[in-house]
Amino acid sequence: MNQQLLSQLNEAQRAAAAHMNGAMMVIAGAGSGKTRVLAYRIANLVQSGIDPFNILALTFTNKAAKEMKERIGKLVGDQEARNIWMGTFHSIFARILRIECDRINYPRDFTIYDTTDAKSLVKDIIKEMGLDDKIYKPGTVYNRISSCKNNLISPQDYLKDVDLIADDRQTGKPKMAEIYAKYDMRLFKSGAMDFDDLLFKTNVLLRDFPEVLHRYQHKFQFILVDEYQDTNFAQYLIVKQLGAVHENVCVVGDDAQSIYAFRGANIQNILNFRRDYPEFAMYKLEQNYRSTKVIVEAANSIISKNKDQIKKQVWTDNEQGQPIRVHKAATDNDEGNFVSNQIFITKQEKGAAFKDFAILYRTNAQSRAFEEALRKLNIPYRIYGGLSFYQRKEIKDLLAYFRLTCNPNDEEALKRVINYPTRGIGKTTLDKLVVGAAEREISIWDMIARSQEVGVSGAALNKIMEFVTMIKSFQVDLNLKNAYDLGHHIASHSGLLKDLYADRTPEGVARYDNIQELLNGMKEFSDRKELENSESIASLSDFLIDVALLTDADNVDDGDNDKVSMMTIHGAKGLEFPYVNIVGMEENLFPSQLSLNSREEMEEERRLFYVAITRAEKRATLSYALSRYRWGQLSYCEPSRFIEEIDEQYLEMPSAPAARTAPRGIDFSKERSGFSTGYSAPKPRAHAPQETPAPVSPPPNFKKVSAAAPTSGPGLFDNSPPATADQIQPGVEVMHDKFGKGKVLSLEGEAPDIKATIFFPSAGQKQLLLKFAKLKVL
DNA sequence: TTAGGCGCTGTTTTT
DNA sequence: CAGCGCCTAA
Repeated sequence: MNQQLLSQLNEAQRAAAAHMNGAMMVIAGAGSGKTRVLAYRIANLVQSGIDPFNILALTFTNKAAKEMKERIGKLVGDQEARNIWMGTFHSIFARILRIECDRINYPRDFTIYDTTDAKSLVKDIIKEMGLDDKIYKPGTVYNRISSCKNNLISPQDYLKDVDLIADDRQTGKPKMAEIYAKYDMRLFKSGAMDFDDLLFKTNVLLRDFPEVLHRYQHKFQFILVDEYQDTNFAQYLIVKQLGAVHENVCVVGDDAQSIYAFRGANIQNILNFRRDYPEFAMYKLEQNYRSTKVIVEAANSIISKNKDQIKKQVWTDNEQGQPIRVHKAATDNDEGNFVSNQIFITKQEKGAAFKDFAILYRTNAQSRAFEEALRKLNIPYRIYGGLSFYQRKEIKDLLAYFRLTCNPNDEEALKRVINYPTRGIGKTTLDKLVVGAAEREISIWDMIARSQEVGVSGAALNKIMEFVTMIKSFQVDLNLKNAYDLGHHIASHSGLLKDLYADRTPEGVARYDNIQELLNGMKEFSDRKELENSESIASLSDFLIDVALLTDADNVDDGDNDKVSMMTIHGAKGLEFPYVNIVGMEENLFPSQLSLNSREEMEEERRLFYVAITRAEKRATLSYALSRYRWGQLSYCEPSRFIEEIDEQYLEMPSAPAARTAPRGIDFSKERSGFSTGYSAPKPRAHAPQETPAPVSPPPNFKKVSAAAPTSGPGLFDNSPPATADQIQPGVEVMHDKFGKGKVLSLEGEAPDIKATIFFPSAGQKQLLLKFAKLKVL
C-alpha cells in the first residue's frame, strides 16, 4: 500500500484498508474512523490498478456518498473518483433500472413516487374499493406494503402467505392483499416505482435475467457497503447476488448504531454474512478519535444495557473532558431558552463557532421551541430534515409538470396539475376519468383519449384536450432542449409561474422565489452534466431521477454556514459536533411511547440514544422539561430512563429545582409578531423581554382571553379566568362563549379529560371537554 | 366548480 | 396546534 496513505491510519484501520481480495467485515465503533477506512481502502484499490468502473460503493444517504466521493477525490484525484459507482442503494439501482427497464416492461422515463405520492395512491385505491379509511389508514397500509417489498414479498406471495392473511383477518383488514395487488398494478400502469420498488425490481431483474446478473457481477469486482447494520433483506440480497462471482464484498457497520429496524433493517444480515462468506476477514475498529473519555465511557455504559450486541470495547486516548450536563427545565419553552442561552455562553467562553453546536431531538415536531429561543438571541440556525425543499407544494407542482411531460402515464402527477392552475377541469370530470381508467386497467392519460366513453363532453372535454395539447407541446422539446431550458419553458407556459406571481403576499413571493431556485438548480445540473458528457444534453428525465432521490437538505451552501444545526437523532447519524444538546429527554418522548411494548424496540431506542451521545466531541448536554405542550395540550413529563442508565460518575445533575420562568400563556415574549417559514435564516429581531417572572402559576386549562372575543351575549367584557375543573359539578349553571347559558347534567372521564354533558336552552344538549370549553360558573 | 370555514384527528424515526 | 377533509355558500 502506498506509504503516504498508510501513515495516516492506525494499525487496525491500516489492516482493513489494505485488505485486497476476499470478503471482509469491519465492525467500527462510533467515531473510530469508519468512513476513513472505506475511503482509504477504495483509494488503495484504485492505486493498485483496479479500474474505478469496477468498484461499487453503496451508502445509506446522499450525504455520505458525497462526502466519500470528496475524500476519495482528494486521495486519488477527482477524475478517478468520479468513475466509481458510488451512491445510495436507491440511486445506484435506479440508474441500473433505467438502463435495463425495458426487460421488466417499464418505460425508460419511469417516474419515482415519493412517499407522499405513494400514500396518495393507496388512499385513492382504498376509496375506490369503498373501504373505510379509518380502518384502512393509508399510512398504515402503505407501511405494510413497504415492509412487504423490503422483504421481497410480491402481491402474489402475499396471497399465498397464511401468516400474513391470518394477521390481516385478525386486525380486521382482510382486503390488505387486494389493496397491495391493486397498488402494484396502478404503479405499473403509471410507469412509476416507489422507493421500495427500486430495490424490489432490481431483485426481480437480477433473478429473472441471468445475463443481466452476469454482466453486473463481472462489472462490480469490488463491492463496499457502508452502514451495513441498516440494510434490509432486499438490499442484502442484491449485494449477495452481485458479489457472488468475485466475493470481494466489504461491509462496514456498527451493530450498536442500528436504528432503522422500524423500516426493515435487519441485524440478521450481519449473521448472514458469516454464513455466506465463511472465510471472511473481520476487522474491529475500537479506538475512538472523536470524543472525550467521559463521552465514550458514558456511551459504553448506556449500550451495555442492551442484550443484543456484538462484543467490542470502544476506548479513546482523548482528554477526560467535562461531565455530561443534565438540565431540568420547567417547560418546553424554558428548555429552549436554556439551550439557546448555553449556546450563547459557551460560544463566548470557548471561542466556539455556531456551527460547533447541534440540537438533537427525537421528533421533528420538537424543533419549534428551539427555533423561537434561538431567534430571541439572534443565533443563526439551520434545520435539517422536516419538510424538504422538494416537498413544498409549489415545487411538487412544477415537478409534476416535468414528470407528466416525461411520462404522461404518471397518475399522481396528472392528478396534481390537471387543474392547477385552475382551468375548469373539476372533480366530477376527473372522477369519471379515474374510475374509467381503473375499470379498464389503463392510465388516466390513455383514458383521456377515450373520454366520451365515460360521458365527458362539451366544455369539459375541450378543456381537457387543451391540457393534453399543452403537455404534448412540452414533449416535443424533450430531446431538443436541456433540462433547464425545457424546465423554464414549462414553468412559464403551464401558467404556474404566472399564477404564483399573482400572489403578492410574503408567502406567495417566497413560493415564486422557490421556483426560481429550482430553475437555478436545473441550470447548474444541466451545465454540470454537459460538462461531464459533452456529446448529449442533460435531459429533463435525468434531472427528475436525481431530484426524486435527493431528500435531505443537500443544498447547504447559502453563503453563511456558521449556524447551529438542528435535526432528529436519526438525521445526525454519521455527523459530529463539538457541543451536542440532546433535548426532550423524557419518558414517552425519548424513549418514544411506541417503543414501550417490546424489548427489541426499547433496545433500538437505546441505540438511538447511543448514536446521539456519540455525536459529541467535547461536551454533551441532556435536557428535559417537566411539562410541555403536546398536540396542543399541556402534559406533564418524567425524565427519561436513559438518564439514569448513564453511569453516575459521568453526569452533572441539576442541583437546585429548575428556576421557573414565565409559563406559556402569559409569556410576553410570545407577543412577538412575524411568521416563521421554519426554514429560512433567522431574521434579526428586536430583543424581547428575556424572562418574565410569573406571578402565579395559572391553572392547567388557563387560556388567554383571545382578541376575537364573542361579539354578543354576556361575558363580553368578562375577563375573569374560566372555571377550574372542580367548580363544574352536575346541577351547576354555566356560561359558554357560543352556546350561552346552560346547565351541567353529568360528568364523565378523568382529569384532564373530563367530559361534561350540558344542556343549553339555545343549542340543546352538548357534550364538551372541560379542558376545551371555556366555561364560567354563574 | 371553487373557496373558505369548521371540526376532527393525529406525532417517531427516512431512502 | 396544525393540517387535512368534508361541507356549505356563492
